Amino acid sequence: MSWMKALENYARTAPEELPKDILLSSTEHTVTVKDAYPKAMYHYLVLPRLPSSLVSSSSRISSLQSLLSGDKEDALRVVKILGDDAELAKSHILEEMRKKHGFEWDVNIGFHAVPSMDHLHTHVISSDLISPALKNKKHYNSFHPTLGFFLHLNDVLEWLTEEKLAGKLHINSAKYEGLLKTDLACFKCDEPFKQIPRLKEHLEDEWKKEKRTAVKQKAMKRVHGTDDGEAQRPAKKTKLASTDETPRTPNKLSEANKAESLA
DNA sequence: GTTCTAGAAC
DNA sequence: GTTCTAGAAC
Repeated sequence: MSWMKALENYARTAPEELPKDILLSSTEHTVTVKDAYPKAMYHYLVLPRLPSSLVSSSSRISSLQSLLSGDKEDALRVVKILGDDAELAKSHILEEMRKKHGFEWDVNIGFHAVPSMDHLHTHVISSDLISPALKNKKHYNSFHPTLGFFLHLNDVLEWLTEEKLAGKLHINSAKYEGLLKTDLACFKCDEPFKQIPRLKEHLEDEWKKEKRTAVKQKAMKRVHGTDDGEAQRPAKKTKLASTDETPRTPNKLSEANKAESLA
């Protein structure tokens, strides 16, 4: 099965040899490429390059599970480096969003709990989940930001930094794979859907709605010098959605997984 | 991971 | 009759 090795090939190729249209950037330790079948408007992968001086054995970075089962300091170093470059890719995406669409929306950074392809890779993916390559339930659920299959990089960092977790961090594959069969529901409004095509229509509507709101707020800011004309009066408590990153509700399965690891 | 397609769902 | 899903791929 050669497709499983596709990412490993990227990781082993000198970045300057990679096609220009797929390479975003590279460093001593990482390479950032466009996902060949993007599941959102913007979708990149950050890979640790091979051979790697970050870990004693290359097999350590064949997967997240493998990384987590090894030395925690090694794992922490690798995840931090991937995270730094993922943040750079995210900044690039946000800039493209501003240029092309006149507003920014969320970009998620994380790992699939049970990946289909070999070699550790971090997804940097815009939260719209609008793309022709998103074709089935597995595709959608694997990037659903709160379902639990998508492991946010910051959560993985937390697992690794909690010193109590000196023991093992195990990913229960069967449990995570079960999540992929979850009934379809919009990650924004929770509305259920029976079919992928209907959900895809809905996601487009959600994105257009988000765009309208963002553009309207920008116009407000131009006129009033604030996000909202009313927000200037401190007496009136307006409940505005923060433009900053709102803390995500910790997903239950990640928490459950952590609890198991602690036990 | 994708492509293809039989047969289920509509 | 057409759309859609889900399992096989040597």
